[in-house]
Amino acid sequence: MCNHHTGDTGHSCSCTPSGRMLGFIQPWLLLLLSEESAHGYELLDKLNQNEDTQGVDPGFLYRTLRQFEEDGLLRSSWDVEGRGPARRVYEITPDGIEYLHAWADHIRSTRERLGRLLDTHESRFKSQTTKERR
Amino acid sequence: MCNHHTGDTGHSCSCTPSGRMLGFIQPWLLLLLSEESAHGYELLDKLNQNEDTQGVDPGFLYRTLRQFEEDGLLRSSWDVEGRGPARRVYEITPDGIEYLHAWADHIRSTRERLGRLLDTHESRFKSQTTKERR
DNA sequence: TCTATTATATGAGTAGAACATATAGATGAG
DNA sequence: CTCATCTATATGTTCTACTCATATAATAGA
Repeated sequence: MCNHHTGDTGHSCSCTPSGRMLGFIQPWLLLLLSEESAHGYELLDKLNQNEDTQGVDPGFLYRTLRQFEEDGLLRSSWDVEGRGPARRVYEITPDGIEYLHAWADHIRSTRERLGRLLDTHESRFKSQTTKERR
Repeated sequence: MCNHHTGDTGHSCSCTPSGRMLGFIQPWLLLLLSEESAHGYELLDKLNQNEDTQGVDPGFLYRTLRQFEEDGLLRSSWDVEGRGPARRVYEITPDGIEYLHAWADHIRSTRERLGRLLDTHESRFKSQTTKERR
């Protein structure tokens, strides 16, 4: 268990060290790229502007993009214009769009399963306030 | 990416091989034990009766229970009565109850984050039917 | 007594993510 | 011009949660 919950130290739980759900960043990446093409650093910025997706490890991001390209979900090309070093610009493919929608379906069902867990929890402890339960 | 989504082979995604979300079983365990004390094998049965929690690996279950006990969330004693080998019966502690509620809070916020992702996805692709998007 | 069932437990391997660091071109300060 | 800094991409290593495989043992029944 992690210390999000009780303040204890050094345990393990369902959250990553950064408190984020596993596999949560990838669909956001595809979603951002479905809006407009972008390079890695740019995506890193955008993710950091969203509370839900802050603190992504750059190494993880770049590796994920390369993997997506290998899987045919993205295409890339070099942008040498503008300042600074060349940027690898990623563009989403039709397969990528399709995968994004399939991912959304999967996330929807995950969300429903979380709902069923929470409902069971709530009905188990109904008629008790948060204080009374403790 | 896994093949839940597109039928492709040998990729990776946010789901475990069994298609389950990481860290999803543990709160169910605490929830079941908050209803009544039980031993591992019994819990395994109960989890298998719930569509959302089927196919749990026994090794994982027993290790999780031991870890929870080490963390003070559960207490155990041997039940030598009845048939078959002795059963280690787990009982939830006050700390366990508290942890369960904290876990529920965390799951609620995870659920909300999934909702925000889905909302963004939906508003990006609104006015398009599933068929039109592909 | 041999096998099946119930029950708990552990060893080894895997995959995704985190952490740390490397590389390199462009830019600006002095 | 040269040194530091910023932008940008990339990779090596470690960590951890989970899976897969297997071990152990008591009891019950054929």
